[in-house]
Amino acid sequence: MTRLPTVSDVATAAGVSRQTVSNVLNAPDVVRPETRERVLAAVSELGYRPHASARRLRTQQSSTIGIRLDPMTDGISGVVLDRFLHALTAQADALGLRVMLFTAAGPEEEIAQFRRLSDGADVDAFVLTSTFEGDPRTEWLIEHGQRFVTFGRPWGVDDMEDPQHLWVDVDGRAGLRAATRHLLDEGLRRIAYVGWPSPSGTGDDRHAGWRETMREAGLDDDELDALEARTPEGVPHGAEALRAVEAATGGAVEGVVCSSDSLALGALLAARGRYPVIGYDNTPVAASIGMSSVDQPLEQVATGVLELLTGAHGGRVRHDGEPVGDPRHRLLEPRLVPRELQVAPA
Amino acid sequence: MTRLPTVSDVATAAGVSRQTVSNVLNAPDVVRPETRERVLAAVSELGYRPHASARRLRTQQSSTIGIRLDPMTDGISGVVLDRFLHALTAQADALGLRVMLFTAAGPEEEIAQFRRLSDGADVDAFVLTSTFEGDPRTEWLIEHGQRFVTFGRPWGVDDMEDPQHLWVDVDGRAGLRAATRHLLDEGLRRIAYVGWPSPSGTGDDRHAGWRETMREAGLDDDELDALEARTPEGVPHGAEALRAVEAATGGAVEGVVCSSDSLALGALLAARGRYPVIGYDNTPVAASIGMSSVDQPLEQVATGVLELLTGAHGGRVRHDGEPVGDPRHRLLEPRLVPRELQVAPA
DNA sequence: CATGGGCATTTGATCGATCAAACCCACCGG
DNA sequence: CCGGTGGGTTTGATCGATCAAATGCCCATG
Repeated sequence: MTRLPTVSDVATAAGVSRQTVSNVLNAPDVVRPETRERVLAAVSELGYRPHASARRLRTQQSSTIGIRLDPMTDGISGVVLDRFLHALTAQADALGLRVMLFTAAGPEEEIAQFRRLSDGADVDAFVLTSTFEGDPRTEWLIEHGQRFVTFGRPWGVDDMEDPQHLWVDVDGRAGLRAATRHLLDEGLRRIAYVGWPSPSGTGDDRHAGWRETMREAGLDDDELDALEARTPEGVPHGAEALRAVEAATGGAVEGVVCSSDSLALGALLAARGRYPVIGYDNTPVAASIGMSSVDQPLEQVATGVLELLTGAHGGRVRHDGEPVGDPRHRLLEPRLVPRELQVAPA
Repeated sequence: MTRLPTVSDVATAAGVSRQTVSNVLNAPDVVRPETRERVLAAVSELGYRPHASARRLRTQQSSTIGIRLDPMTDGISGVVLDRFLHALTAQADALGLRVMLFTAAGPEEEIAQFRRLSDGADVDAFVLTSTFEGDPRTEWLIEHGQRFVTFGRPWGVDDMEDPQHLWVDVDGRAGLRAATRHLLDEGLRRIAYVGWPSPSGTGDDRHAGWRETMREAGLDDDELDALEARTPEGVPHGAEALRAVEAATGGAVEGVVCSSDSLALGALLAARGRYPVIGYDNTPVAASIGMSSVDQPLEQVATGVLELLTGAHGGRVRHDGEPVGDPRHRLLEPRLVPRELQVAPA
């Protein structure tokens, strides 16, 4: 394993100076085309690759994004983070950015990690997931002038428009509207909702999507109250909740939409094929048993996150004070993936 | 955001030289305790944090591990990587190592990434997952003197003992032995196996665990042939395979063990509660519906990977030529997690 | 009393790149 | 003929840390 070539090596090989080589790589337009060719030839001949740490030291930019790997939220839906992470990593790579992981047991610890990683210049931007109302993390990041984007809206009313807070999110309400409408269009009418208890930013948003669509379809509030059940995440809870709705409505349920695939799987098992169930997140489980589900456009979320992070400058992370290029947030439309049940549960 | 303190700042604050500060941090024992105290006081007063890139540039060690984020293998079992990643990140952190992600569409591309990351000194060790027979990646890594550990045995016969190849794996055969024995101990006898087609390193290994346990229990080869089904990954395949076994055996099945939770979920649905089904990987789905499953000790896998990577030297990645500290591999025992079905599928 | 060994600490060089300013040279206008 | 202009290129300094060698100091030893 001989020593790797450096800018100087390339420079001598091409008969120019270090700086010219550097220019060819970072500001090709200031170099005469003729020279540029010669340098590029030397670069590829020697197989030169810039030394990331050296560049980072000099430029004070790590071109690395830090993201916390959640402590595996119980449910099936953990995969969402996984898919997002994959999209983010792939797209970041194309922009010359790297993705570094860290873990933390709680918000406090996560903030400690922010400090470590940013002080050590390991990372110069963060991506946060699973934001919640009054999240101390965003507060800290803003206060300390750190660059970040959240996947998920800041659910506090005031926070939502905070110009310092860039976010990308998926319109869960629209997702549930689509799911509900899909069932209505099939001629079904008494569509139940199984979702998380209030208050929950995401949960309430999705719930609203179902509720307003149903009201538009002419159901009154009493009917809707009977058709909905709010329950914590988890397959058994989903099954139980649906049974409760059936009991409350005298078994008149004709379809179900849920706020997660976990709940939906439970509901599906309880429904035993008597009527359709639609989940949320389009997890592999949904895909493999043939359950319809609302798919979050995670590729686009990743794109949005990176756009907001890098601003106009592809590749480099945005400098302090640079304009962000409105809008400062993106709200993306999810998409319903309709499926035919592949596995008869009965 | 004022400039961050450097070693020199700490040095002047403590009335010593740069190097002494550096020594306090990297080789505390060569500094007189008295001086050390003074320096440490200055460090914490100024809130000094070493600049990672600067250190990396000088030491030529990035203290960063690269790992590929798989392109989301269809199945439910993708979560295994997720849990492993979490364990790895958390433990690496404790050793002062960072985990950096990358993606790649295939082995070729992955090798290109190896080159980029190692040449750029972004990463100085790799962790590979999902190894397969004749894997070109390990070959490349060995040839180019890169440090790496695989999670998964090299399944080629010769490779298995290659001293250059460090690996950690979970004994799938033992896992299926445990699962099978568990059902036998409950007085069940005709236990079916639903697993992946041969050849497949992991698949055949797990299959062997079931088969040998069953033979020990007195079943003959004809009976066993009828009780097993090999099918690709996926919930519907699992259901179908189990129905095939039922047909072949005249419905005499009394229990099922599977090579994955995806297959097991399919089998479970097909079994409709008539007899127990045991999966493999202990994914959240299994946990939430109350399906027994074989749990891989991913925490221990992570520990093993890091031990092999860092050798005796906690924190620093092992130098070339340093002894590895036999054994050069770890084969860990999985553990059966027995459960009671929470959700009656019928 | 000089020599030398061991310990704690300091000094100068270095890792590989980029920044800022200097430099060179051809060309133009007065 | 000289000063000015500007594109293209080079030079020296720098980022923040660690390495290697030098320094100073004290004490034991011949």
